[in-house]
Amino acid sequence: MTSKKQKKSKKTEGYHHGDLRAGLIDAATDIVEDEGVMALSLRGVARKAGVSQTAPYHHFADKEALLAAVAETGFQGLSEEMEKAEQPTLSSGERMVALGRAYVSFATSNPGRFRLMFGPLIGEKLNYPDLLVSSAKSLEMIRVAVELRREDVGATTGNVEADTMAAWSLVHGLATLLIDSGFNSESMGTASQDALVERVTRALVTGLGAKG
Amino acid sequence: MTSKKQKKSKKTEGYHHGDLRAGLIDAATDIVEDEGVMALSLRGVARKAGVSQTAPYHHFADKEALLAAVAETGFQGLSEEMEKAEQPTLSSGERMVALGRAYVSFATSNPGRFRLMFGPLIGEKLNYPDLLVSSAKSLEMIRVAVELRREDVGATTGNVEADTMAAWSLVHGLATLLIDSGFNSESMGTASQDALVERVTRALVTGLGAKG
DNA sequence: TGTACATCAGTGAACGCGCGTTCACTGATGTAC
DNA sequence: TGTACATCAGTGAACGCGCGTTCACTGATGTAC
Repeated sequence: MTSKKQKKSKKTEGYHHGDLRAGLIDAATDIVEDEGVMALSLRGVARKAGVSQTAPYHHFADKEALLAAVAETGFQGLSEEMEKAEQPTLSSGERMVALGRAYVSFATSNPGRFRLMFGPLIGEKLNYPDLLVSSAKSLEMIRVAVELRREDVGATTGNVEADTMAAWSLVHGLATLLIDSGFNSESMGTASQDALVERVTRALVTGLGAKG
Repeated sequence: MTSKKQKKSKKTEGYHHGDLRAGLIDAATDIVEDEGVMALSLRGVARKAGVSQTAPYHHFADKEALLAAVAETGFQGLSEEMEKAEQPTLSSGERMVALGRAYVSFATSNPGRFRLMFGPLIGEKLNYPDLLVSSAKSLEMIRVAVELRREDVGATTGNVEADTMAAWSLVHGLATLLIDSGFNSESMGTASQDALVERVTRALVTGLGAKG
C-alpha cells in the first residue's frame, strides 16, 4: 500500500531520515490497511519505518497525533477521488451517482483508513483542527451536489440540510456495511459494487419504488 | 447501564455465582458503553463482575467469544426496538420512518454495543452462527417494510433488494455519523434526533426534493 | 435417607508479551562571524 | 572559506503496566445406589 520508498532525499543521505514524518504516516497507513486499526502500535510503526521506537516522538506528540495525521491524509484522498468523479458534463443526477461511487469506492479500497477517519479511535477530533478542515471538505462537495440537484428538479419540499444528510448517510452507510458486515454486491443481486451504488443512489434520487 | 444486580439466584447462594455467563455479558456491556470498545479487557470484565480473572474461561472460549455474545444480545435489543416501533396501524411510509427512528435511536442510546455489532472487532463473524442469526433478523424487518412500501406505491422501477439496501444504508449511515462524527441534529437545523431521522427518511421515501 | 464420588465452577499465582512513554545520550546539520 | 556552537533528529536502555492465557488447585453441587 502507498509508497514504500525508503530512499532518502538528496540532501540528507546518512544519519537523518529525510522526511520521517511522511515516512511514519506511510508506515502507519500500511499497517492500518494490512493488519487493521487494532494492530497499530507506535512501536510497530517505527519498526516498519526502519527507525528506533522513540524517533516518532520528534514528529508527533503521541500515538493519537499520528493517527490523526493518517486520518487527515485519508480525508484528502477521499476528496481527491470525489473531485475526479465530478465531470462538469454530468447531469445533476449523474453527478450524485458519481460522487456516491467515488465515496464507496474509496472506502472499500482503503477500509482501514476509512474506519480510522470515521471511527472512535481518535478520541477528541476537535483537538486536530487540520483533521476537521479536511473532513469538512468532502461533506461540502456532497452539499453542493445536492443543492444543484434540488435546483435542477425545482424542489419544493424538504430542505438542503436534510437532503444532504440523507445523501451522506446513504453513501456512508453503504460504505460501512460493505466494509464491516461481510456482505457484498453479489449477495444483493448486482454484478458489481459500482452497479450496487448506482441502484442505491438512484433509489434516493428518485424515491423508493418511484414510477416510471 | 443494564442490570447491575449481583444478587445470586435462590439455589446458589455461596460459592457459585448463579449465572456468571449472563453476569459477564452484562459487565462487558457496561464497559463497552461506559469506556468504549477499546477499553474492554477480559480481566476488566471479570473485575467488574466481581470474579477472578480466570473465571470467564469456564463460560467463554476466549475474549472474542465474549464479545460475540455481547454483540448478539445487542442485535436482539435492536430487533426488539424495531418490533416495538411497528404499529400495525401505520401506513407503509410511516412504518419506514418508525423503523428508522428505532434503528437510529438504538444506535445513539447504545453506541458502544452498536460499534461492536457492526465494527471490525469481532474478526470472523462466521464463527458465531448465533450472531449471524440475530443480525439477519433486523435486516429482514427492513426488507419487509420496503416490500410493503413498494406494493403500496405500485412500484415499477428498481427492485426490492436495491431499495432494501438503500433503506438500510440510509439509517445505518445516519446512525454511525451521529455516533462517530461529532455532529448532532441541531447542527443540521432540526430540533431533535427523531425529527432529523424523519426528514432524512422521507427524503428517501419520496425522493430528493420531490415536488408537492 | 445417607453416602461416595464425578463433575462443575470457582480460585490465586504465574507465564511471557508488547505496549506507550521517558531519559540521557550523540551524531548530523545549519548558521553567525 | 573556516570554525565554533546551537539546534535538530536520531539512538538504546529502561520504566511500569495491563493484558490474554495456562496451570494446578479446591470448594460446591448433583447424582447413583
